[in-house]
Amino acid sequence: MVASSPTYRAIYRLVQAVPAGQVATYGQIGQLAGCGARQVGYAMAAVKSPDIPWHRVINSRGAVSVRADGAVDAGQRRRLEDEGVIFDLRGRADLSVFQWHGPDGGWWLESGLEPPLLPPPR
DNA sequence: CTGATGACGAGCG
DNA sequence: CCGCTCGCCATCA
Repeated sequence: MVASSPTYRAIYRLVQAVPAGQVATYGQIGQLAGCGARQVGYAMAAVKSPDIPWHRVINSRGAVSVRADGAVDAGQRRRLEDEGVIFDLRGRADLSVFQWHGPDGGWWLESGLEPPLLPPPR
């Protein structure tokens, strides 16, 4: 596995910044990391370190994604529910409530990474 | 170098 | 709301 490329390191760094009880979408992480959403999912599949809370990364519909083989990680949803994330009967969480707002201003400085030229919040 | 693939997203009906 | 199509970028053979 690669998972050591600068892009992947940035993705992992961002995922580690997601607090418990909140979730981030692939597109969101991808935008922050400066790459496509697919790379995020691919990076998650390559996660080796248990320090990466990959289970907090879900798709834009607020549902846990399925792998190529069609299997769903039951542990992912279970872990999120344990952190306070609520899933409806369709297996989807309310992103307007649980979606991560993103790293704060000082985070980028600490991470040693480069901000993705996002529109500055205010 | 080229081609294929992958835990996705937005747009459209 | 659901389902389909196309585009996206990085990595691998």
